[in-house]
Amino acid sequence: MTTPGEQMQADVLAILRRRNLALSAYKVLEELRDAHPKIAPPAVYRALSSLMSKGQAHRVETLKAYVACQCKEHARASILSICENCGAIEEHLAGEVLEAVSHVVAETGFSSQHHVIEVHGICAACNARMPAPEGGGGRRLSAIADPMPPKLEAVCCPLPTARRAAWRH
Amino acid sequence: MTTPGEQMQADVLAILRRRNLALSAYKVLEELRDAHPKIAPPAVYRALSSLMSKGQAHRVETLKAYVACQCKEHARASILSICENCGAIEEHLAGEVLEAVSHVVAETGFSSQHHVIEVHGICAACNARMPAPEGGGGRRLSAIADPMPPKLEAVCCPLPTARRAAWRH
DNA sequence: AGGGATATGTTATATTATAACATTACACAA
DNA sequence: TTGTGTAATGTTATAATATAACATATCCCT
Ligand SMILES: [Zn+2]
Ligand SMILES: [Zn+2]
Ligand SMILES: [Zn+2]
Ligand SMILES: [Zn+2]
Repeated sequence: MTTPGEQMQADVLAILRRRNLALSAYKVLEELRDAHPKIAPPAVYRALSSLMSKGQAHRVETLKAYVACQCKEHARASILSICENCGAIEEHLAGEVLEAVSHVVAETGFSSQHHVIEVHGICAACNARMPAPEGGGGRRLSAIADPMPPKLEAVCCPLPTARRAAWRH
Repeated sequence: MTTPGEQMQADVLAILRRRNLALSAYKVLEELRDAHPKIAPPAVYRALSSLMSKGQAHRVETLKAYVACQCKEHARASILSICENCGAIEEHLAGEVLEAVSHVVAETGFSSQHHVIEVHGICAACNARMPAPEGGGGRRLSAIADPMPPKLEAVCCPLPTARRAAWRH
């Protein structure tokens, strides 16, 4: 027997698993309308929350979006890589990196409970599809002209709409 | 001579620097009303955006909030530690951790551009103030009874209001 | 001064998330 | 079986976060 809530979680998880992209809660909600015509935001957030507490889904903090867990069994925290070009998300075992991070913050007496590690860049498929322009570190967002090229970290998240890759809603 | 925009950025930075907490954009906006009575959200977000692109402020992704940079000179990415008890933020040089993370994701051909590393836990001051109950890894949120104790990662961010520390708005 | 680019101001709205309360389902005792 | 308390789910409304779109001002260069 499955409670309605379990059904909802299963449906949400199925939707997340159909892609390796992260979906916003409201995108999930849209897709849920097929199976649950009268669904409202709290139901989605509750399902996501349950899935996350079971380690079956993760929130991608830098995208305000959610993704299915890709690990066989999600033991502790993992590293999420986010392709700036196609939006693909990959989950990597954090392993020793976790200890390294904890060690750094422990130098000021901080005790770690929960790690969030996300990396933006270019995925293997996109790297293969179009060669890096030069300089080696992966390519820029696209062929869009760059009148005043972004510097440092500004490359990433708060990117003006016009030069934002299409997969960002 | 300072343009109005530069003044705004300076004011925002001053506000962020008054605390070692992260402030939401709208909290910043409130405090800006003293100096800029007619300010609107876009001005705040523009100022924050400029500050961030110069590395003088950072967004704390897991808190949807902003904090002044604490580094002498913010070279690349850093590790932010967030105290679950008092909300204090500390910035740590990522150093070799950055390479470690890049190395992990590089195993699938991913090339890194921008790292986000945040750690939730308990800061030195809070650890000192009240002894860990047992188990060693830093203490729980407070003396609130725990009818069905949270497990795994669920300890952190999506914490129900009632048992959320006061510094979370 | 004119004209184009950039920065700033203003209004409105989009997007994300949760509070608050109503209702239902279920366990267990009376 | 019928009440009674508890937890899960549904529903409504609203809070909190962020950006679009366009108007106006400022600056730089000729
Ligand atoms: Zn996982
Ligand atoms: Zn890609
Ligand atoms: Zn910094
Ligand atoms: Zn603390």
